Amino acid sequence: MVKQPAPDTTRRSEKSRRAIYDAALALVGEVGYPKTTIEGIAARAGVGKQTIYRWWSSKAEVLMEAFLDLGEQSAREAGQESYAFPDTGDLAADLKAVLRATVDELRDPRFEVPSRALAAEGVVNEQLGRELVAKLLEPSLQLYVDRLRTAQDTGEVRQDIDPRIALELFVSPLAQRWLQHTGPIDHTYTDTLVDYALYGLAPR
Amino acid sequence: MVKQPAPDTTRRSEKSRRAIYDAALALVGEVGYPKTTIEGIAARAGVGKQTIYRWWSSKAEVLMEAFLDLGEQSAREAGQESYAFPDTGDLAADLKAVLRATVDELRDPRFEVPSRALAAEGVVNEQLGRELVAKLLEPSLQLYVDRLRTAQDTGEVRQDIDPRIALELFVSPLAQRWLQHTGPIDHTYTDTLVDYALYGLAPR
Amino acid sequence: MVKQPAPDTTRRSEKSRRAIYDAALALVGEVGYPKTTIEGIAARAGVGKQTIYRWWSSKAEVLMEAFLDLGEQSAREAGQESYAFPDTGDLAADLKAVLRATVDELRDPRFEVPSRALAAEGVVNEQLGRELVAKLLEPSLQLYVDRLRTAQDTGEVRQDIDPRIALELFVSPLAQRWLQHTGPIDHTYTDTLVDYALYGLAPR
Amino acid sequence: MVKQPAPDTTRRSEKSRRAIYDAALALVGEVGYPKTTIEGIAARAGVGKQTIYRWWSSKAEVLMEAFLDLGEQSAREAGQESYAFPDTGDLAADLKAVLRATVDELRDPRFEVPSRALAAEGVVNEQLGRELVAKLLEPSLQLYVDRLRTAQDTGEVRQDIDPRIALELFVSPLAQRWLQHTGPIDHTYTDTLVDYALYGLAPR
DNA sequence: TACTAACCGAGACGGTACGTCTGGTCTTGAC
DNA sequence: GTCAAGACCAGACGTACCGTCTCGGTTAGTA
Repeated sequence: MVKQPAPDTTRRSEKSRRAIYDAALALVGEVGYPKTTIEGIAARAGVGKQTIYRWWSSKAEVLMEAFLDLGEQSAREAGQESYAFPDTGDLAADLKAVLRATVDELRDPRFEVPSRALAAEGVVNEQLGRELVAKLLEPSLQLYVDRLRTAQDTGEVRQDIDPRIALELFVSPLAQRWLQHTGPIDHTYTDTLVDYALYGLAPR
Repeated sequence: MVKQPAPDTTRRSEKSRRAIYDAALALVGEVGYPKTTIEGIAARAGVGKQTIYRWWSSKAEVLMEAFLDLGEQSAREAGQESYAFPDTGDLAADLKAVLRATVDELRDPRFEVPSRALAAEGVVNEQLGRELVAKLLEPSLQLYVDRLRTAQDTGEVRQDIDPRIALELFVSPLAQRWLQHTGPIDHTYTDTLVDYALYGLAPR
Repeated sequence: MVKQPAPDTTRRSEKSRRAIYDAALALVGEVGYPKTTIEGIAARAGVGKQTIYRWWSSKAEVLMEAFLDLGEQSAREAGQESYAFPDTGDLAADLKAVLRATVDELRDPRFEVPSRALAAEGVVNEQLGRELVAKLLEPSLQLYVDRLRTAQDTGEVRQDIDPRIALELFVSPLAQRWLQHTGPIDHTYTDTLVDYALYGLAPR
Repeated sequence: MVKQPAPDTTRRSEKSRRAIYDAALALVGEVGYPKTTIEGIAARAGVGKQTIYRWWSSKAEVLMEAFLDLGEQSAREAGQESYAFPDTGDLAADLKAVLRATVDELRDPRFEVPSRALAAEGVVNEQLGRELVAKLLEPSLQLYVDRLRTAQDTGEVRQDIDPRIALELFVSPLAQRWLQHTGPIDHTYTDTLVDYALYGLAPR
């Protein structure tokens, strides 16, 4: 392992950074993750390979930052209300609405290829996986936690439930079906998940 | 893409096949999936590269078959009772027992590296993913389905529940935590999942 | 080195032998010597590879036999007078006539590719080279020796001349030009060679 | 065939070039031409294969340049007088001396293996053959032409003789014997050739 | 007429080298 | 010092052949 001399961030070329993000996302979308190469990104971005190696340590890292940047950009464009979780007073309805939106997003081909690529890398590369979870997944899940806490206050959810675990009852099935192709994902499916989770499998 | 003229299966060398499986699993365990190469497998197995390319079309496919074979072998050694799902009459206890065993298996380093490698490949390669699911995952899930059906007969589970979806309430959270490193997995965690799923989040 | 058990020549398949000769010559003509492979010959001849390895030890040997066979065939077709060297009583005229015929033959594309291939192999592989010389070249040169001996008898050539060396004065220049592309070969050139060789470079 | 984008000659590594030449000549000398491989040269030279493919298009081309370079080096070391052709006023003696030296050189094993390999390649590959002739053979032959011209001036050789053809009478026989193993080469043989060529076969 | 031993077509096998592609490092010259 | 450019060492890719081997199926000559 060679000690790199810690490049000077202040002199970094913003234009190159943007071009690299764009090239990385475009290539992953066009030819898929495995055929996306550092060389290819550099060439498409009109950038020297060293400029990539100077600032990132792997293809996955480049793509992750590019993807995070894409998310921030969309967020900035859409304004701040996009992060708000609905609270109509009807927990089941709110959860179903959010999950339906998630289903739609998971099917958007613009996000699908890079998302899958990153998720796959995260399965095998624990460090990158944890970074992904921390920066991309956990912030979204926190919104569920908050909504479930509110529901506990209003008595819609039992007090002794741990919301961080509870949310997995409907989020994880959807995640697994998408990740592992274990089944189709659609709105009725997520609606069912919410119902099962809220009211349990056992007779009441 | 060149059409290969379909090699003659009857003349296939069983010894080579075994050696390739062993080498593939050993290498994935030792150096990890990305650093496992076809050349490396061939060299370690004492086999020509062409013998691998003749019968498999990718590293992932080799590893999948090797892994499946490993499973079949273990199954053959363990006898048939290993596939039996416990049915003590107490559904919650049975599910908790099986999930605890699954937790232990997921943590077994012998299985972890190849499993993660295959899962990661399956995320990105739909065809291989579906094959994995069909051959490795679905057979296990079917046992949950059967046990849940029995529980429906005894009245422990409501009649209108779809068991294939129901099982995801406790299986998928575990799967996601393992796959994506979204949280720790242990016996109390899976116990909690079963309780939440069976009795719901809402007050009874 | 493994001792092969000396295959039984009496049971050899004449049909295969012919097919191999034909395939070898055809392939050398079509794709050139380096791209002609044993596999290719076997496939084109509709013959197992082992049938070639059983009877020959190298690609060069196959081609040499095929070429020799081709020569014998032509000879058999042409009748026996083809080997006769002209003797009109005028040595210079006779030599010029034969060399002109040789020029024409060297330019015949049907013979050129395999001849060059064999000659090249013979340059580097002394054993094969000597075999080629003994079977293909020396018999032709012997005819020059005979004609020169006759000329010594008639007084056209000095008695103290060694005919085997003398013939090289006009044969070798032609051979070298053809082999090494050191110059053009045509009838006036060989005529000149004969004149120079017979009457010398020094003033008479 | 892919068009490569013409590598930048100014940035070429001189050290690698030298190492490749050395490795190529060493390997050809040690294991022979056919067993010399590009991979082997690269490994021995401590160079990536691509560095060879970037600058040369075939094994033969590498070896030819290496051989030419070797010749230039020897020439540079030996100084310029090595190229001088003797002119004692006695043409026969001068020719005999030079041919005797040539015989010795042809027998020097250091030169023999690569020379034969290149000559063989040149027989079959016309382009390379012509390059070899132009760069290696023709410059030497030109010295004979010059000496013969001088001899024409002094009356030792007839005016109507073409020196370029005349020299072949003694050079080509030697070349053919060496190339094709058609006979032994030694000093008496070349002496004889000079005598025959100068004074002719016919009685004077 | 059956037996048997060799040849035969076919092609899988363990290998080696091919020529290409990419990874990650290093160097050069422009800015 | 960063940047675009790209040569460099390294080594895996997937392909093509090598020469050996094993498999059934002819096809003799012997019993």
